[in-house]
Amino acid sequence: MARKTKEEAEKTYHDLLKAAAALFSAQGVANTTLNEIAKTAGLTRGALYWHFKDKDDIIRALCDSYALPHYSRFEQAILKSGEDQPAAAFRRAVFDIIEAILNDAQLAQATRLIVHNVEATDSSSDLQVYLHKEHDGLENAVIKTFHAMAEAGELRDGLDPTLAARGFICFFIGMINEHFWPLGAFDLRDTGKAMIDMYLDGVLAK
Amino acid sequence: MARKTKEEAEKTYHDLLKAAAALFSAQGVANTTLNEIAKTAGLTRGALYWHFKDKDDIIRALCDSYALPHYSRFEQAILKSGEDQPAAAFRRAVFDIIEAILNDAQLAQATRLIVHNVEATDSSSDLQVYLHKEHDGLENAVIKTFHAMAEAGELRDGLDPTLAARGFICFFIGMINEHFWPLGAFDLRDTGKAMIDMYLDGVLAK
DNA sequence: TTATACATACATTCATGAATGTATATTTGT
DNA sequence: ACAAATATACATTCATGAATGTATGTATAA
Repeated sequence: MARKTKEEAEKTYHDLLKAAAALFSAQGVANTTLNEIAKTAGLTRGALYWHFKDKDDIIRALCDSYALPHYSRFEQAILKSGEDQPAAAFRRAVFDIIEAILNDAQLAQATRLIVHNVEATDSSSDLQVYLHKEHDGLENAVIKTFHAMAEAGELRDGLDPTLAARGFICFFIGMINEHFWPLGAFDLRDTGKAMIDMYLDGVLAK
Repeated sequence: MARKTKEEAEKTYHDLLKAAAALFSAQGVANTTLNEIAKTAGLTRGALYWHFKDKDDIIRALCDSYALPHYSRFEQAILKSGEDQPAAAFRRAVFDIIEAILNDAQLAQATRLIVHNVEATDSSSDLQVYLHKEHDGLENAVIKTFHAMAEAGELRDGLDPTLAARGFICFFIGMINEHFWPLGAFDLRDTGKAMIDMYLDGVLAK
């Protein structure tokens, strides 16, 4: 087939991503073939191999396009949170990203992929290295924020800010895990936010 | 080949499980073939198809053999925890299962499989139904225990026991998630236990 | 004219599931 | 107690069907 304009090519790129995200989310990565993805997007595998190296590369691109922008915004939000009341800003940022996950289907698909559809193996792949880098960035931002809370006297006395921060991450990842597990009935909007409040109530000073 | 005695057959069954667990854990479920499993166990696919229906059936059997006994023991431990101080008994039981995960390679492999190698899909498989049932059992036991804590006056005032229980589960699942993620350096023994203490300190009465 | 953006065709490599073979453990009848 | 019958525990073979990656074709934008 014929060459397309740059804009058309970018459209096919995003069409492929969209199809891949929907299929991965619905039937899993392992059960989705490249041909299926291409056909769903109204294209052939030729287009896929033009734009992506392989399946893992599609997943990485999906995270880049669908998840990274939101998580970067979250990171910026908590880092630049006013030094006066970092805890309040942090809580708001967390609620915001929860709302984003609930409202943006693409962010939801990418997030679900990361926690439930990327296999953990001993020999780490490029994709795992990529995900690990993003994870580390977020973790460091959260740790910084909790240290800011401690300096503002907002943390409970005697509590290690780093531990509280990493604990929050475990807590949050666990919630996301439960939210996206099929057959599960975890209400991320209400129960999730109540849990966030509970956690922060526990670690914040009275 | 010839027919084996019941004991020999059971040995091959467990040899197959052992090989499968090691391979799944090392290279992921999707990247492991039935032939590989059989060969690693010194057998052929014929043996696999005799003992198991398919790959998912192997995973289910793995959970049955390697994980379920430990989690059932945990469940029993927190349910029969002395009604006087359920919180202390709960903390002990949680530390015990953490130690079990750290010391028993097979429990670790099965647990890692559940959180990191079983794909979540919309159309739920038999395996997912199985896992969901186990999850529910554990969740209910934890909820019961937190209600016992509340009745014993051990929970913070005004805290919903169910919320605290489900929050704990999220927290724990998140920790396990981090622990088994490759490239991650989460110390389940020290950091993990410190986090458990932190969470319980947050939700328990002063 | 050349690089681009795909489609098409092909070669190869498995992976699965089932069918079949077979030797032996177990059970059953006598 | 012993032989026949049968179920068991696999190995082997085969048929089929993908799925992947690559090579090549091709029309068009630049």
